[in-house]
Amino acid sequence: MSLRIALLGLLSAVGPASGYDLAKTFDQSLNHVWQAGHTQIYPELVKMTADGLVEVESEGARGRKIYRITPDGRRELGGWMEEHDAAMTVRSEVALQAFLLHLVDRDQAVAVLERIRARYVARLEKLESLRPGEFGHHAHTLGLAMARTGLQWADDTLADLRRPVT
Amino acid sequence: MSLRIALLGLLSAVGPASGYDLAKTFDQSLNHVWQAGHTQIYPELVKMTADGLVEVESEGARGRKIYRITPDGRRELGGWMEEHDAAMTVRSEVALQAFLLHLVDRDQAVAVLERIRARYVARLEKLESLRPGEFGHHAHTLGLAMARTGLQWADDTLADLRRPVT
DNA sequence: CAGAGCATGTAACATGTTACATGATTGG
DNA sequence: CCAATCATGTAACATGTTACATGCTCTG
Repeated sequence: MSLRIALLGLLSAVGPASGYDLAKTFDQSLNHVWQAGHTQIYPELVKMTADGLVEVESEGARGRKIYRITPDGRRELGGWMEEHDAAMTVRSEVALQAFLLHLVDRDQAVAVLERIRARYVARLEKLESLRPGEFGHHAHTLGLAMARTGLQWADDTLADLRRPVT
Repeated sequence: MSLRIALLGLLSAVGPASGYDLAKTFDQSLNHVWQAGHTQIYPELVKMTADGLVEVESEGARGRKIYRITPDGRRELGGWMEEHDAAMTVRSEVALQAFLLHLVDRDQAVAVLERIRARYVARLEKLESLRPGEFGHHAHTLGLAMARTGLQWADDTLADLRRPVT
């Protein structure tokens, strides 16, 4: 479901686009929120066409197909925003490593945390380099806040681990 | 992979346990980090037994099977902690709704945010009511920090939306 | 003895990932 | 003409969810 919604959102925000375009835009704008590769996107667009949520506006060079959101698609998107209680499920490998941290010795724990820290720094840099327009602004703010929190947590936990005696 | 690791981690931390126990412990301790129901856990334990990572220690009443982590299992767990670069992939419906927020009108956006806010409050309450021992302490801290950040973000964004003219 | 909780599982389906495959067009 | 990028797809596999199915045991 969420993949559909994400695609409908993109089509609604940036106008008609091909699967290829969507895959790229996905990667550049939505990627800290949801991810999907072209192998997932192409078949989904076909299904969405069958369900009347999008339609092929035109076919260009190299078999390029431009999809456009339909009124039904907009309704689907609006309904989802209005009714869907967003799942709070988290599946975070970082958090899983955090969970298991006390099972390894201190040096190893420090090494694990330093790697996690580095990824938060990288994520933060990537997010800070993005200039989302109005579109995606709120998700960008959330992503930044989350990345900063993760970095802060890594630093605090590292400091805690390094404190000689507990 | 991560499901395996989570199960190995639990077995390593709390000692031998049945699939049923693991499913419950999973739900109570790991649930803000990773989730899995019994329908996923039972078959996985069978596969892990075949791979020599766990073994059936004893069979009790009602077909209850107690699994124990093997030396190979410990090695697997340690290796994963040492070598695995935790994926930073996020698939968050909350963030997706945040992303799409500007596509709906202001009243609807406020309603969406209020629902999100309520879920963060609930999550926070649940986390605050947990008293993780040493085990899971770091993940608990991270979960709390993330939930607080989410709540703060929801409040800030609500305040922003309610500000009359932008 | 009824209902709650213990305890295990299967099957169908939905979603997501990796690897493979094909061919067109454009810029250097 | 060669390499990069455009552009679309399939197939196999891994993972995760929902619904269904079965039977035991303890407490009131």
